[in-house]
Amino acid sequence: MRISKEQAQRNRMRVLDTAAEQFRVRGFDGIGVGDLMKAAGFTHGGFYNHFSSKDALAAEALDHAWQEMAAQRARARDLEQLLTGYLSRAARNAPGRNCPAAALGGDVSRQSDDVRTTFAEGLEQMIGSVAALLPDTDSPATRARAIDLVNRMVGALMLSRAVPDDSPMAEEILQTALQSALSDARTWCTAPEPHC
Amino acid sequence: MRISKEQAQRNRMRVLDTAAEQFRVRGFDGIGVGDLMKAAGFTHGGFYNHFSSKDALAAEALDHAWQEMAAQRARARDLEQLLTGYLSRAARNAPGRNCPAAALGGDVSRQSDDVRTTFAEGLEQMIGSVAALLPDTDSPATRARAIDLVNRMVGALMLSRAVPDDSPMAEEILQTALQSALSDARTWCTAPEPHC
DNA sequence: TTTTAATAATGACGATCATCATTATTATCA
DNA sequence: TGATAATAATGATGATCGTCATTATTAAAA
Repeated sequence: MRISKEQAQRNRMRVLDTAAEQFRVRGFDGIGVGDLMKAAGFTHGGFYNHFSSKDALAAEALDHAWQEMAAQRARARDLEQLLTGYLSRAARNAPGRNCPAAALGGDVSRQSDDVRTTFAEGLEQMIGSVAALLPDTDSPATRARAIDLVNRMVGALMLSRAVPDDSPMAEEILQTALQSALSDARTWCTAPEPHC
Repeated sequence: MRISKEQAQRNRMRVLDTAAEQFRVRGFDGIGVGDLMKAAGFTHGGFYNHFSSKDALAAEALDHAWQEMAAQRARARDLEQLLTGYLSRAARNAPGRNCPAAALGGDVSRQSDDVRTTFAEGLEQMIGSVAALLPDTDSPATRARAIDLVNRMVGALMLSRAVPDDSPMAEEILQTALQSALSDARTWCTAPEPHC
């Protein structure tokens, strides 16, 4: 059946939303096109009217997830708020709605160049967002600090998810990363500046 | 056909070695039992004489990989040597022979409790190895520093692999993480102590 | 109103997946 | 030497995978 152009666009967006969540929860190989379409409320066949392949969807869904994250980061008033949210138990237990790097970083290295390039662009934005919350935003030293912060955030969130749920380590990793990052941030921001 | 007990043990170990490498390179879902046995030099059928399921193999192979890493870490004389090797381009480009956390951390969170428990044990050992190279090894502050270092190492290695090969970011992430970790290590080790 | 074209559903394809029963082979033990 | 048991290979199972040709439907264009 044919539907309105607007409805088709909404449907496409619904598939994209579902994929962005499901890929983060189950991994790129963890869910197939059929189940994905079913989760979005469609049958499997219409998929190839919207996307040329599963890989093309992966790239688009990854970009979609990065954009969600960018909007989420933009809502943070300062670095402390950003870190506290990122390294929270709530974020750990909801991979489908949080950082694609922590959820899919390992998978991405085995995907197409298209997916990897999309990943790199989103990661670059994330580094920029963190740097923007540090003093002397555009200096090389600040960029290095931002990259280091991102490494710690992504590493901690991923490792906390890898160890068993409700294990002491899962909590310890998050708490330690948060305290250590906040402590460093305080060192870098000696004067009470905006955004710091 | 029946072979000697020693040969069977060697065959089992060969499957385990192959799996430990291939899982890290392709992910747990990236290679099937058939291809795994073929890569080890066998036909697919004999697999279930050695392992009760693919999941059981995943847990054993992960443990195997962690043991390789522990032996590798034990060869490092100090923290600088450990960090330089871990955050090297060579390590980035050989996931099959390096840290299982960076290669499989994301995958592990979607595996069985058995695999996740095995992962946590190896990670705990890694944290201990890093702490052992820091002054005041058994203090809570040192454990926190070791966890933070591990977060940074794993995060940087994984992210460097996720972005496209030979991209500036791939190198920048590794270099930044190494410099920042070495700089912190120097701060913590003011006096020339052993292991520091 | 009639025609054209776009959309989603249906159903099927070949491939691959994990798993296992069976068989042939032969080391090990009595 | 003869009997037992363990191992790897063979082949098949049902399920699921990504993909696509076809069809029915109907919005959009003429």
